[in-house]
Amino acid sequence: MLNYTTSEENYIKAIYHLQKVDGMVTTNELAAELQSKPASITDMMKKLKAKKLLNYQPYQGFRLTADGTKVALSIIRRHRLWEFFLAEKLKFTWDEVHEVAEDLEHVSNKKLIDKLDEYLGFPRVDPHGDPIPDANGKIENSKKICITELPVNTISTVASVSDQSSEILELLEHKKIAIGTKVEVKKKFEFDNSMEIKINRQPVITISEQLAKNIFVNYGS
Amino acid sequence: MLNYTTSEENYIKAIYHLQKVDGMVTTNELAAELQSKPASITDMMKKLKAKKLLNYQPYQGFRLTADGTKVALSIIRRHRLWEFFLAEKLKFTWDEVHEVAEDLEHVSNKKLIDKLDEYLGFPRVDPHGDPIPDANGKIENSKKICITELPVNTISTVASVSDQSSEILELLEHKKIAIGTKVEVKKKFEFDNSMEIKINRQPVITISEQLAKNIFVNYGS
DNA sequence: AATTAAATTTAGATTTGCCTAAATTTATTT
DNA sequence: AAATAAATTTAGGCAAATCTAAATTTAATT
Repeated sequence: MLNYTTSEENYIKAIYHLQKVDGMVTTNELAAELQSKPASITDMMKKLKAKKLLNYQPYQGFRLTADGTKVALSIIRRHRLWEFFLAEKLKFTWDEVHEVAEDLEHVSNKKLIDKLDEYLGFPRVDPHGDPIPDANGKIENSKKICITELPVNTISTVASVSDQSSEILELLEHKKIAIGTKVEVKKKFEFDNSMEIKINRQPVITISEQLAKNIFVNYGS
Repeated sequence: MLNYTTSEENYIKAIYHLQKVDGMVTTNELAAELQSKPASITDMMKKLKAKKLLNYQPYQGFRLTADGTKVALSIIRRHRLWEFFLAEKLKFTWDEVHEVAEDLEHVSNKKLIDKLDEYLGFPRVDPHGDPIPDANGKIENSKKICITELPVNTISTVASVSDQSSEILELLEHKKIAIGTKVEVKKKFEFDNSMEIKINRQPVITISEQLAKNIFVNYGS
């Protein structure tokens, strides 16, 4: 595996995440994700195409090649292992780890990462509940769905939260909702899409549509 | 403390190390140390002077200001803490840690480093025997001297080895010389500057001038 | 002290990664 | 289907960090 610049890695990672939703990624989408300008995206797409990391025809959007996906998974592996390390060993809270891991992930020494993995006991998910690719780039597909899709009276486990702002953290803490928390949807209201849920078998609480949209659960577990 | 680029940090660190020997650092010295060209050094010196990290008059050499020294010690702190982590927790050998730490040291998140320090139990020296600056930038002066300077019949402790190539490692391993090993100089030969030493009170062995020049000990401990 | 040699700086170029503004292509509407 | 709007690309520029080659300053030597 060749080495890539921090900038290249950030583009590759962003494309990987956008692809999972979209299939094909567009220039504007990526510019928004990376908080940069469309012209900068086009420049980098040419470069990554030349390195055979993505398929790209002008005006037609782009997606990672098999090679590009491998690189993306390697970056995500580093990111999530560092997140696990920060939370588990250094006692960072789960809302703090992402930012620090954004820097650590670009240290691309395979031996370092594989030894870190071993030291941590080969964890399978990071502190946000997202799966960690193994040394071969294999990643579990976690069958995560949004809590809004969950049928009523089904027990499930909170797997991740998509928006990691401190505002949402405050609300989640207040409602005692965290990764691994058991949730059961009791009622959905069509009027405002709010819902009543039970957390760890305690009395029902109400959550708004905005909050619900950011909570993901492992379906069937 | 402001943030500096990886390149700036590498210059600052190199100047710090050269200063300890020289006092004043020259353009050519620094170019050799960083394996770059004198013209590149001059460019960066102007930049670092503008940031008040060093004193520099054209053609007169340069040295770090108090601010520059603070920055250098912060980088060295990160480097040596990561080295300790790699050796102690991830089981890297002491000749492998330097290279990996060269990358990790540029992640400049103070909270990360202070929590890492705490996690490691506030170690005072890295795997090469070099002291680790504390969170305030304070560093023990280790009074290290080269084994060639050691008086005969004085017991001392190996503190560090300056050249970290695998060739020297092989030789040191063969002779059972490691950080923390007790050494006692028994005889010095003026002809070739070779010397006879005892390692951990075992029978005397002979080491060459070249090897001796690379072994440093804590004088008086 | 004048000359030569060595060290250092300046001038000008290159690459990477980003930007703005203008041009182009594709999509949407009337 | 023509006109308009939106998305994307191209053109040209800028800053950081590097380089080579030429000019300059300092040091060393005759």
